[in-house]
Amino acid sequence: MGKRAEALELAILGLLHDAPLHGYELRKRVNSLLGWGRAFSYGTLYPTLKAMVRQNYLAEDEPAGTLVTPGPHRSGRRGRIAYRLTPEGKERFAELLTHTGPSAWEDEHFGVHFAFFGKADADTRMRILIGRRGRLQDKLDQFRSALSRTRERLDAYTLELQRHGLESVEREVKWLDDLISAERRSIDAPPGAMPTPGAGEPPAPPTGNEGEIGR
Amino acid sequence: MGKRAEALELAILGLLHDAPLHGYELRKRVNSLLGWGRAFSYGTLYPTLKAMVRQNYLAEDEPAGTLVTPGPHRSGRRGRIAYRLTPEGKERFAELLTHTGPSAWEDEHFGVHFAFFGKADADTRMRILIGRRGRLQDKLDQFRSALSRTRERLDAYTLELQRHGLESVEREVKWLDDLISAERRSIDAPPGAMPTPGAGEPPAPPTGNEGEIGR
DNA sequence: GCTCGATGTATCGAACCGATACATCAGGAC
DNA sequence: GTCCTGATGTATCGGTTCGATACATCGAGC
Repeated sequence: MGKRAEALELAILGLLHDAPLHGYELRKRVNSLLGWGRAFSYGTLYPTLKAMVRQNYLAEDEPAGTLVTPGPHRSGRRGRIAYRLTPEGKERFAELLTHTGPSAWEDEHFGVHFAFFGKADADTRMRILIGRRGRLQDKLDQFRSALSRTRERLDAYTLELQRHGLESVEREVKWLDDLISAERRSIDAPPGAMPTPGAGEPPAPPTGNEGEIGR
Repeated sequence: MGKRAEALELAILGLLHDAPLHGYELRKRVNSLLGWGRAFSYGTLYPTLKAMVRQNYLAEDEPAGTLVTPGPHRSGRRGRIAYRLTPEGKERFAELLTHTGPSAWEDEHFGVHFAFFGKADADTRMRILIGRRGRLQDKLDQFRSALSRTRERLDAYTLELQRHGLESVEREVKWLDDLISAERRSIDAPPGAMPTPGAGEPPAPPTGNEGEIGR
């Protein structure tokens, strides 16, 4: 099925979990849900949607509400199609959500899984966070050994690029560590309490625009 | 030609600029040169190399030094092929290096351009850095408006993901700002001085190979 | 009532990836 | 010695994914 499409499938199921959406809106949300570097194109989205309908995970609703008028048009407008999760789709979502394994913490997949952590159980969350941390640690080791092997042969700009890349991964690890501690804390704490993933900061005071940027 | 292949072409030309390499080594260097998320596969590298040979940017050397023995093997081992830049290749490299424009500061391209800044002139460097900064600023605005539009509808994890993504881009912008100031300083300073891209750190102590490319 | 940009579904050729095949060679195990 | 394994090395193929485009409606503004 392709690794990327797998991530897309989870994203679609998750986004349709609470309310039906049509393709255009779905794409916007999938691509903005996470600051994803790579955006999915329609050429990927629509075939995937069709495949999921075929597998009975989704159903199509064509709301005649907005003046369908299937007139003598050659093609084009077919009326917006709202996709809705079937019971099988919900099962599939739960399955993908809970399924941990290398695929869950690869670069392409981790973001989607994390976005739907709210619907996963604490155990799954922890396994994926730990797995992701290990993955980043590998990357870090790789980076460092490459740096120490070739440090003398690099010019200032290449070196700076390496340094910056390494720093980014290090920050990512730190972020994960904070998330993991927060999860652990919430396990000890009374159940139902939010884990306050706020990266180790004090429980977010309601400033009204947490993390907002003053433009 | 495809956007990704364009970045690969520049990377190949840059890496072969100082010394010939064979495919396997080339791939390793391209993929580690920058902590690139996405690695190029052989399925991309070899066809690209062949195309570049066809365009006369590269020439193949099959060093008989390592026991070629073109015996009755059906296929497989053909002896390692070292690729070397032709004069046209060097021209092409200079052309791609100097060419500024949207393509130079997209996510996929910026890293490669930056890695070879040491071989570009100060003017080109500055244009690309500024262009990249604008690109990131767009991303930032997009991020922020998405956040403010949907803040109330997001659960804690999705929100945290957004916050973290935003923060990463902000740090990227800060990095660029530091690089840009360093460039400006080096323009005012005596020519030939290195711009010390060390992100605001004290001027890099002379490592003995200032601006030189190893090897 | 006109254009223009956003919304919307859909497809196609080209680009690209991932896995694999095939082959040599160094090193250690035995 | 020789067998095995993992690193080095070139190359291709099937299938996935992208980027561009076609086509169509609708609201806003002039």
